[in-house]
Amino acid sequence: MPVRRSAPTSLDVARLAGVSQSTVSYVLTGSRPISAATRRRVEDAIEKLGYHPNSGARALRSRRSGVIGLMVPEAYGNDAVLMRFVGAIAREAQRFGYDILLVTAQEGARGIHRVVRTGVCEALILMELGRHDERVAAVIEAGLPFVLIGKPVGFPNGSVVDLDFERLGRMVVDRAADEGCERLLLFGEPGHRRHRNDVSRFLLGIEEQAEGTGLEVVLDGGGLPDVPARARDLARGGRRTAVFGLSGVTEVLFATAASGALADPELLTIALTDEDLAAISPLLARIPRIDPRRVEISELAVRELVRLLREDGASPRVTLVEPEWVEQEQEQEQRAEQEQPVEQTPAEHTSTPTS
Amino acid sequence: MPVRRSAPTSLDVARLAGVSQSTVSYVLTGSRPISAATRRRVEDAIEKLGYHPNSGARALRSRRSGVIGLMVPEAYGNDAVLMRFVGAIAREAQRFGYDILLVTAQEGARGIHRVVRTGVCEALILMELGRHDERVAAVIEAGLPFVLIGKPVGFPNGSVVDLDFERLGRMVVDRAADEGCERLLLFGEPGHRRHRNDVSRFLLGIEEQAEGTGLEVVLDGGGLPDVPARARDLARGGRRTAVFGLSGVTEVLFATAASGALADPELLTIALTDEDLAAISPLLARIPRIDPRRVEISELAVRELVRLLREDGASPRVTLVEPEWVEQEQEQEQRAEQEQPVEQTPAEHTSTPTS
DNA sequence: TTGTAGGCGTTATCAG
DNA sequence: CTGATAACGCCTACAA
Repeated sequence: MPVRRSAPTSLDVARLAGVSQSTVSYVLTGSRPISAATRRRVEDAIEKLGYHPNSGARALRSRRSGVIGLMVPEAYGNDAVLMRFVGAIAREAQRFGYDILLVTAQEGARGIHRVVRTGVCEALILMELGRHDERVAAVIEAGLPFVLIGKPVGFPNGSVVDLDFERLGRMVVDRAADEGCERLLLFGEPGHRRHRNDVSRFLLGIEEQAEGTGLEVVLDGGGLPDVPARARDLARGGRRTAVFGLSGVTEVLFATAASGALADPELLTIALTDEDLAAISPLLARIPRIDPRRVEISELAVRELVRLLREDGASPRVTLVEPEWVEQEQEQEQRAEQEQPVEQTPAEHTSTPTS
Repeated sequence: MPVRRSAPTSLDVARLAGVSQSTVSYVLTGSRPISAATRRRVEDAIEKLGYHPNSGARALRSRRSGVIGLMVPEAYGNDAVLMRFVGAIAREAQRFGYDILLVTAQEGARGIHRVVRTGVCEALILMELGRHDERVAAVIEAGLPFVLIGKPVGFPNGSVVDLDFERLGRMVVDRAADEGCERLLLFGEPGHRRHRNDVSRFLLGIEEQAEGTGLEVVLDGGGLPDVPARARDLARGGRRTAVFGLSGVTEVLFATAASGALADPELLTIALTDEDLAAISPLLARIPRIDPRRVEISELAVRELVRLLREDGASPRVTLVEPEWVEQEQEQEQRAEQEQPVEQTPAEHTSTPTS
């Protein structure tokens, strides 16, 4: 059995194909026309040797490492849902020939400088930024292409992909009103979390739309396990109440199920989650659900980054992805008869920041 | 404002410090004694310029990229818990100066060859391997240091870190017996999933220990939402029944709470999870819980890999981490009075494979 | 259409 | 204790 000391180089390929080393390189990069015959010989040699170009050398020479840095938020514990993003990002990056390198949020702006200066990453994706995040300044200063997942309030200085939280707020209010609710109970204390970009945009949508419909909005839902009791109090006297929150859906559904309040006709619980609730319990099968479209957001983020990388001088874009209603069959059919077809199809819209 | 065309190199540092370029390198790698004065000047210059060594060049020359590949399983959807591992691995790797590059499982053995041949990764962590996984052969052939998270049955040809699933099985049986249960209901169809390494080791522990205690083990718990009803049937007639499963804890707890069976004194539900159940609902506060110690496993995996990387000719090790009981206060106190202190302290034990 | 050659920034082997 | 110097493997401008 032959002992392979180290990986074959482009020179090995060249020798086997009977061409010069640069020809191999040109075949690989495609930056120069190559005759079909030569290309064929080179490709065969590559295949035969199992050749892969050395990424260090390539990066050193071309300043392109083929690696995208992904800065993941600190709060792994609270947000196991993160893996949805990370997985989808890794797969999509793969499709375009990029690898994903994790940068922990705990490294902060220094981490960004590090991966940029060392040249490990040629582009960055940043997640869950705070309102005034030092990392945004860092990545702009670094001068790399980058995409933010999570839109800041106002116009950012770069590309953004995010759920349209303002629209989400309006969707929730509309649904509650349509279903004859007089109140909307928001759990997860959004009133105290306006400092978060997503929360403040969501509340903006909620408040704007509530004004139009006359729906009463209750911001302090109390602790998550107490939500069902709180909701029942509110619904007392036939005032139908909708319940919604940006986080902690599982906990609230749990508490609601345990309290028996899921069956209460005066309560309308709306869930924001990408989980198939019916699979957790048939009791949840009829709960109207909004999908936060994490996979789509991830894929769009990668594609936007690839655009910035490939198109020379491409300008940044803001892409907001529309939340998507997911209804169970029975309910869906019922509703289809009563309503005229509104724009049910989820969509994205894109804009260019003016700042 | 000065325009920085590109990152400073070690030559820039050398000039500023008034030394040769190689001296800078020696200061950085520490592979040669340097006088305190020189080192000082060099370090100052590095600081002043914000210099970071170019990783491409470094990798090209030294064949060490400072990057560890992490092959994450395909099933992001089902296992949001994955992020616990990934986050902890990234942080621990960071501590030792390594970055984590994601390799999707969908790339399979080719993916391993790719990252090895290109030299992007100098070591690998593989998660959730199947019984006869092509990736193990690939990584062994590649000749890189590697660690598996998830122990195969029998002796692997490399380092492994995993939960001690056999012990977990015995712990569950012991607890059920201690609490006066006559039956143990295992949900998640473990009987049909013996092809999984963890499941088969778990069942081994269950069966061995059950033989000693005379506990009756029921393997087919039915679909997850049906578990509470099934358990109640079994518990009928005063035959106390314990309920446990390797996955789907949330779903089962949900269904149990909704059915009101959580209060049934004839049922003992034991959870395998790293979530704080009391935070989800006070109803869950008294459920005995076993922590799967994912963070510890992740950290140990990284440290084992670092050992393989640093210690020359280090031989592989198998490390099994002991599952840890986590009880709520009240119950903990009650139990403390009734029992003599058994080995409650979680521990790891390590062995060297003889294969 | 193809070949030649210089250099990307480091590490590490020579000397001194 | 420190300096010069030769690769590492690839890309690409320049020649042919």
